[in-house]
Amino acid sequence: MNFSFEIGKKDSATKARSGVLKTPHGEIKTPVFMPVGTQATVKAMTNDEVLACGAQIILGNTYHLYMRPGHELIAEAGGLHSFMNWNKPILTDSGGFQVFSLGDLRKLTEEGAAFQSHLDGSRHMFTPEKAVKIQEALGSDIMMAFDECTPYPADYEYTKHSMERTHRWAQRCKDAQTNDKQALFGIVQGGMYPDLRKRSAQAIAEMDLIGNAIGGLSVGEPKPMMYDMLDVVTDILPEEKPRYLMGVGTADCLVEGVARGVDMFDCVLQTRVARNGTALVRNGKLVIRNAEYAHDFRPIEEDCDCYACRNHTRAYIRHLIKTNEILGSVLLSIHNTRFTIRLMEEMRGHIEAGTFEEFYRNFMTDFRL
RNA sequence: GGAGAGAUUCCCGAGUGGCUAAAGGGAGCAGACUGUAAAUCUGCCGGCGACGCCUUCGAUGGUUCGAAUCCAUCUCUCUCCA
Repeated sequence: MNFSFEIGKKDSATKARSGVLKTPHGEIKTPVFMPVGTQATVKAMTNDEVLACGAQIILGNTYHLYMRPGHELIAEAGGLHSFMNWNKPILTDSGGFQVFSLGDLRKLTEEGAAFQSHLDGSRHMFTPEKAVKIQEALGSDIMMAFDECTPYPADYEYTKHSMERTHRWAQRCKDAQTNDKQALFGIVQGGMYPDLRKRSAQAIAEMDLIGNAIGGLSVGEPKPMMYDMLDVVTDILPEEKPRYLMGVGTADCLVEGVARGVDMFDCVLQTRVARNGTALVRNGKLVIRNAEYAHDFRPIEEDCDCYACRNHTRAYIRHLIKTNEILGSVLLSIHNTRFTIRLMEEMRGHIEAGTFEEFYRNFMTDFRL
């Protein structure tokens, strides 16, 4: 048995739960935040720094690694773990999000998605089978099914057809899989339509995969709408399997997600916003780039245990960002990643201690973004 | 001492009679960012009681209906020759 998921504690007042997901490269305590390392690197951070932030698992991206350096090359290196020297679990996204974000550069058919490379315009075809093949070459612990991330807004008919195709594609991914050393997760779609979300959750659950993901959220819809969709979906997805909310995100969404029974999250926001000069903090964010921090010689957060907060001031980090020094991106990426992981650790602690609901109420009162 | 060239809004730098509060870049200020086409993108950037008015293109004085743009003088910079 290469994979197992054990629920530790369940919160009595919310749907929050703690757990342990076992993978070939180690155990993951949930709820967990997974830093995104699209191109075989969490941007602006060394593996040691990512580990020091408490990361248990990171992401890689099928589309980007297929384009460069190519999955064959990574296979030649002994797989993605070996290539980038990351010895903990890796989850690879399937390229489904690129179907969504590459816009005009792609054309969808039942067969798959025809892409033009964002790099040189060359034409490529992604199918469920190919997405699995590439991910098997990468050797990730968790592979994602190839889906279409339905845009928002989208009308009912489009969303329905898109969702049904995502289900067929998920089955094709399952059929294409050739080993049991990698877990395949299916992805629930269904846009912002509760009945479609419900159908999608049922369809994906029936496939009896190792884990279930929720996609197509945090794509521009109002947060209450996202929470409604989450409620619908987490009521249906099986309790005993890990649930992964893709692409989320902000501290409030993480807390709301955990309260609704989500176990795994990933998001680019932490590192992207860091490179753009913003620090994530308990009650929202600090735009460190702004003039108000020029003479602020306090750490980003007084009680944060990250390298940046233990060693440097807001004024110094602002200076680095303003002068376009790489270290500014590094320090803010470290802080934002550690901040988010620490939040997850804290939530896990409260779930285990039976104090999650109180934490949840207090957190939401303080938070502003 | 002689011969040239030039002084433009915080900086660099276009502009050589009206369409110019003045291109473009930088700096500055602010906003955005949620399975990364992102160390990116967007907005503001002379002043104001702003669909209008006022003050600006080294200084002063002219020419003109109208000048950053033409003329005169002055001040200061730079290059070359002695």
